[in-house]
Amino acid sequence: MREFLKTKGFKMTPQRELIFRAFFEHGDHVSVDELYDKVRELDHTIGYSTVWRNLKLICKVGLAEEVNLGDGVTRYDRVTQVPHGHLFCTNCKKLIEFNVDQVVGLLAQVSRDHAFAPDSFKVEIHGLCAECSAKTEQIKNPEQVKS
Amino acid sequence: MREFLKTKGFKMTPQRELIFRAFFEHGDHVSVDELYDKVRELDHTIGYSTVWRNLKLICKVGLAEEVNLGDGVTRYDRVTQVPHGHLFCTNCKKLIEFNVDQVVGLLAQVSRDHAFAPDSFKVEIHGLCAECSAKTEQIKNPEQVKS
DNA sequence: CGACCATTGAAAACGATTTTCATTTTCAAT
DNA sequence: ATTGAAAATGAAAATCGTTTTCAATGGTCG
Repeated sequence: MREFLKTKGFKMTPQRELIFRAFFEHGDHVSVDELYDKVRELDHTIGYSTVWRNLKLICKVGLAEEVNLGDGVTRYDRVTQVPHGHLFCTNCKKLIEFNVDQVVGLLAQVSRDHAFAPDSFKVEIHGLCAECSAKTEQIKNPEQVKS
Repeated sequence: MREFLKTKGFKMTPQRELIFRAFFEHGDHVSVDELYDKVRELDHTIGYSTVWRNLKLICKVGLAEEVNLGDGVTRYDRVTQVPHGHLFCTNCKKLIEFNVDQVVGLLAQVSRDHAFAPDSFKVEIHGLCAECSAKTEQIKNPEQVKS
């Protein structure tokens, strides 16, 4: 990792090491706040902006991607070999990944059709997960509404 | 429209009328700021929050949807009979729509597989449009980099 | 008319993101 | 080892889009 960054003109520091490690171990779909908390447990002197900058750096070197689900917080998603879509529960904010192999084929063709140079595909399904779907039914039931 | 809103418990006002009209005429993919400017040309006394609230209202009654492309501004997209995806140029912010008929079939199945109650599907391709793609090539060319 | 409640506009609050700045640290070349 | 340039850090402040507050206004319905 140290060498990988060096070739791109970045330096390694203890803070960076910690943040990178925390991200890749605990990583998927963390927000800055979440990773900040995680990192703070290991070193309570690390600043928020350092975590933020390093998350951005991880994106810049292509190891993560920002995910924007419309709830006001940016999450950071590891870039893996397997592209995937997200099922996002707008109620409990749960995030479930799903395979998009078939979809990317279609999207690649769309890109070609528009002479568009794609950087990333985003495929999301927003709605209610099984659990929240059940709960919401209850809430809709007049008997359950708090008064 | 007046009646449609009334059935949902909302009132019609001159401001609302103007904002709705502006949105549906000039509507697609506007941000609050853009619609605010547009509306201000017609009535410079309308407040920003009124525009914002009415865009939210249009969403609430199901006539529009928020679109979040990760550049920090929420755009509002008319809900039409034809679902569509977005090609988003991260350089010039241009937005091109494309047909997603084939994709929605796949996503509906994914939802079923996860007992997920989908509210909306988001299909986006981020990258560079044909024009920006060409320009970026020039920038990458050392001859063109400003010094 | 009169009561009620949604709506409005201005301003303030909010909250996540991003920048600033002084200081410290890394790293490559001595 | 030493050093100098460039990068990184932490705290605080700035930014900026979004959202709320509040007093005043205005639409709807009995």
